[in-house]
Amino acid sequence: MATSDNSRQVLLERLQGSGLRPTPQRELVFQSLMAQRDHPTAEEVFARVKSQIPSISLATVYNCLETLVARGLVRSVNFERGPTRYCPNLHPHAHFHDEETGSTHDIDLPDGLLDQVKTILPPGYDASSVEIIFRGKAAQPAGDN
Amino acid sequence: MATSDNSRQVLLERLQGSGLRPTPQRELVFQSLMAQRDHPTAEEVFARVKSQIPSISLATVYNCLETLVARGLVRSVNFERGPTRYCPNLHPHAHFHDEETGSTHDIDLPDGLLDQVKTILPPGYDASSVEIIFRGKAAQPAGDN
DNA sequence: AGTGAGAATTAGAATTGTTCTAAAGTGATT
DNA sequence: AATCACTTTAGAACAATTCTAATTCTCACT
Ligand SMILES: [Mn+2]
Ligand SMILES: [Mn+2]
Ligand SMILES: [Zn+2]
Ligand SMILES: [Zn+2]
Repeated sequence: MATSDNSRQVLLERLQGSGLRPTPQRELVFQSLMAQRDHPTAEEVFARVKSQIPSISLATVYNCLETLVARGLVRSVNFERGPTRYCPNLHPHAHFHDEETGSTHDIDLPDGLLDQVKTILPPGYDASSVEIIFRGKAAQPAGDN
Repeated sequence: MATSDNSRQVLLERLQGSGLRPTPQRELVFQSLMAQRDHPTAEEVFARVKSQIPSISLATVYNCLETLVARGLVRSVNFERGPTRYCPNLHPHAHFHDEETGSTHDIDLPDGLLDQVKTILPPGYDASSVEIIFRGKAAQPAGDN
């Protein structure tokens, strides 16, 4: 199918373009995130990829995730002091943290909302990023996550 | 002056009202947050209050902060995986994290903005809180923080 | 004022998530 | 084949926070 091949290409290009190697570990970690987009923690990614590469180490998973985030292929999200979660959705979006289930949902942002929100900043404040986090109860799971 | 006496009263009332004791440690931790509203970490609060009560322990500072947050007298804020910071500003506000200085600034929210932002949630999502975090470079320090 | 039960504080151990270190592996380049 | 940079790996180290168990304090009740 197109999606996975396409994103694989993007991955390879981005890594090459930065002088980084497209190792099996990096590819697998990325694939895993793309395949199950439920904002897993590093430990969860580790558990998922072990079946494909049983020798992979947790340190490598952390290394790969860090690389993917640094190359802009993946976003990291934090809720309070919980473990960092990883998200392959590159569209501008907010996060909804369901306090009952612990699950995290992507919320698409209407065009222009981030700019509108930046509007509340007093003069002199230059925001390079805006993050919006909702907490509460989500209704029907309807899909993965 | 009115402010400190007033907030001290609020503190005492809230603690009493929950069957909690207004201990010197709790009062001091709260005072310290009110006096220097720069979003200190627990360690920073610890360092600040030690001069008044040299025997206070870090565990107690954590305990007091947790109590204050639980009673709604103080908010906790997190940036990525950094240490939790504490904020006595109870008005609805966003946070601006200055990436150069590491300082944190409160950004007042225009009335109705949070409700407006909640508007982007699909049906079935019920948000109990919305958090907005800016990251970037702030201009003039102009005051404390 | 004195007592006792529960609440709070304390120091230090334990826990969690993450990063660091040092050694071994990989693969292109000479 | 030797070299070199990059990567992976296991385990140690680390930072922030929470837990534990002992002690101290508070305060309602005598
Ligand atoms: Mn949660
Ligand atoms: Mn920072
Ligand atoms: Zn996401
Ligand atoms: Zn604040």
